[in-house]
Amino acid sequence: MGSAIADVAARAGVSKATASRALSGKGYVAEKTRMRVQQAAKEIGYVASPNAASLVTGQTQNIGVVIPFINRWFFGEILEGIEEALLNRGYDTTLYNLHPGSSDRDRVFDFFLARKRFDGVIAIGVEPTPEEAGRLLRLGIPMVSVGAPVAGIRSLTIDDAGVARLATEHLIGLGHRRIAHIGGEIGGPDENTVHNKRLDGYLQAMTRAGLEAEIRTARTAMSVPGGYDAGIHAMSDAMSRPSAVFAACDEIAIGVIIAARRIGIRVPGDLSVIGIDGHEYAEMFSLTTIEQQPRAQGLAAVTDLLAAIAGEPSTVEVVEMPARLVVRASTAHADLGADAV
Amino acid sequence: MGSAIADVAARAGVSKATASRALSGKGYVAEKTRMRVQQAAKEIGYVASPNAASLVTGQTQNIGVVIPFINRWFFGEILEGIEEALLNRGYDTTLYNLHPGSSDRDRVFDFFLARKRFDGVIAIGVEPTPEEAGRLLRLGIPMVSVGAPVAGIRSLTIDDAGVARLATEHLIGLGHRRIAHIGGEIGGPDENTVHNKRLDGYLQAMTRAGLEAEIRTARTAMSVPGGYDAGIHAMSDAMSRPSAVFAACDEIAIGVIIAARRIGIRVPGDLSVIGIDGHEYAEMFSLTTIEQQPRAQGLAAVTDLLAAIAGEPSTVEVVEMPARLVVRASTAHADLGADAV
DNA sequence: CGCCTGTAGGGAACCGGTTCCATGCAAAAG
DNA sequence: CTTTTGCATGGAACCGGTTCCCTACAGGCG
Repeated sequence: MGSAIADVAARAGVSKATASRALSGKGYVAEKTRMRVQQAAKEIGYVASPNAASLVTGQTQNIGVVIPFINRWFFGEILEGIEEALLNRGYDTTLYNLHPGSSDRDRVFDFFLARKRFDGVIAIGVEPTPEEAGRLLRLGIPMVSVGAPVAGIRSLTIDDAGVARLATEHLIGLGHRRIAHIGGEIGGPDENTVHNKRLDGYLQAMTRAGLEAEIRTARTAMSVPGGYDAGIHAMSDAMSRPSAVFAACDEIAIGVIIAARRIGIRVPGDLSVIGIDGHEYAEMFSLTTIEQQPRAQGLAAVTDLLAAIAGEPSTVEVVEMPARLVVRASTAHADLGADAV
Repeated sequence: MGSAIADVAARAGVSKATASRALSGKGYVAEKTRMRVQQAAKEIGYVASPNAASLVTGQTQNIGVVIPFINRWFFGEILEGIEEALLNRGYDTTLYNLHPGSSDRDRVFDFFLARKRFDGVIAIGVEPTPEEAGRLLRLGIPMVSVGAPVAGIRSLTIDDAGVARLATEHLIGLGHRRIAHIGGEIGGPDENTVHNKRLDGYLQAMTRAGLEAEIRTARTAMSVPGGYDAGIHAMSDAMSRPSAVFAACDEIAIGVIIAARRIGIRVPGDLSVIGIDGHEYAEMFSLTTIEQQPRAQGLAAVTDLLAAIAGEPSTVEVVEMPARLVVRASTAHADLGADAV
């Protein structure tokens, strides 16, 4: 417990300075001396205090991660990717679960993040405000954001509007004309969220094709039960039923499929469904989706952040991550007979 | 950025000692002086260094959390519960995602946890060995385990064997005689895992009722796709098809239900399914299950750990958390005609 | 009026490492 | 044989707070 490096030094018969050099591997130390010090350290069960080291080096080997949800597939996957990458590089991952609209937001940014505990910060799906970002950057703490691009800080993103357009166009290309969009709850129409961008992409595609938009909201947010409820609701009236659904994320899409099966509506016979994400259940539900790689995004965020910490100037501010259409059996050509108005 | 407490003190015209007392609120400081110091701190944007404080107080306000999965409902839920409880109490949550059988295990316990960075450690579903636990306890780092009880450290658990027995008996009570158990992959038969305990409970119930056990393993582990695959497999042969399934967790149960629907087997008409956990999707799938409260378990783990950190001696080593049977529509009386051998 | 007590505040040691600088010494270079 | 160079090590300052101990003063009490 109370074993400090001075104890190790005393036991090995050297000075603190030499003991430190021997254990850290920096500077000149004779091979014999190094062995002796390491032996002494092992004997008394010496464990270094990272706090003491941080104090003088200014490096904490600790990264703060801010994330709105842990228990949603996409976010959980990113988080696993980040943690794994950081652990491999000898960094700790300190977690802040900041629900959207949480009153803790100020507290987390002011009190928890703006201390000298972190070498850097990764914000996922949080879209920091300029003030929040500025506060950290002024303290010399680099930050990387994953999600909608934020001005002034390095952002990893997918082209959400483009991807939503692509998904909608896939349905249009299959001959669908009544295409509903089911998304999660929206804060405000002007907010810079992934959510609004996907809605925009849908609207663009519909407008271009001269089709009328039909927007539904899953009140219970971007989850499978949320999609289920919205799906039941959207399909309850046989007259006004769409022939296809573009879901803002795969959880909603899966919820819609489950709802459809429950009601006895065949997918894709009566209803085509497409989502976004590439959820782990997508294959099981034969879900057509736009697949992105959250794990890889987490890894990329770590790589970029550590580069920034190392002082490498970043060239591009917004990095676009890959996403691709994966066609499975939840989408099919519109049955023109059933689709007639 | 380099604003230390000495700068604050200078600006307020007091000593470091007084500045420290004014900011921390400990010791005697005149009200006027306190205001002046706080004002000075605000003006130069002073942020305290927790590392420096930790160095002298020995407290880090940081808890290490070891968890095998992030992206499984039960674990994600516990983690959210822990993070929330810790944040409310001013603690940081540092995360280690230690996959079962990972080669990082030693590295995490030796290098990452056994430093002076943590006031305490929570291990979830990891079942630390006596050596791993001893190493930390010897360093004076309290530990709480959630999952199968571990000798020597405070453990939060549910009666896994009892709960499995209860679930199996529920099916037996409905008249089922061919009851299959679908669980995840097992490391070794003697390992002290939640998994093995649930298997034991099933076997006890079956033996007592004089029924023959039928054990299936979801090779792809305790996940919905794993349950789906195992379900497809278990139901493919109409002759050998069980009339009920006891799944080791709700993810598997849900996978089995999805598989059944796919094949055209009615639940609960042709097949009764029961799980364990109380998954967020359980209601959507009308799943009968034994519900536990992972969020509350996370909170309890935090409460207990902080009590141990505060030096309160713990009376009970193993704490049993509540779990209760919730009957929904995935289980029904056995159709005796179809069940006849 | 002297003494005790409670409140304010300063000086300095200390937590446990890292690192700058100086010193010593042996081998290589001149 | 002297001078330079390179390796090895020790002493001490330092990172940024907290806390112990000591002094000082004002008011209450005997």
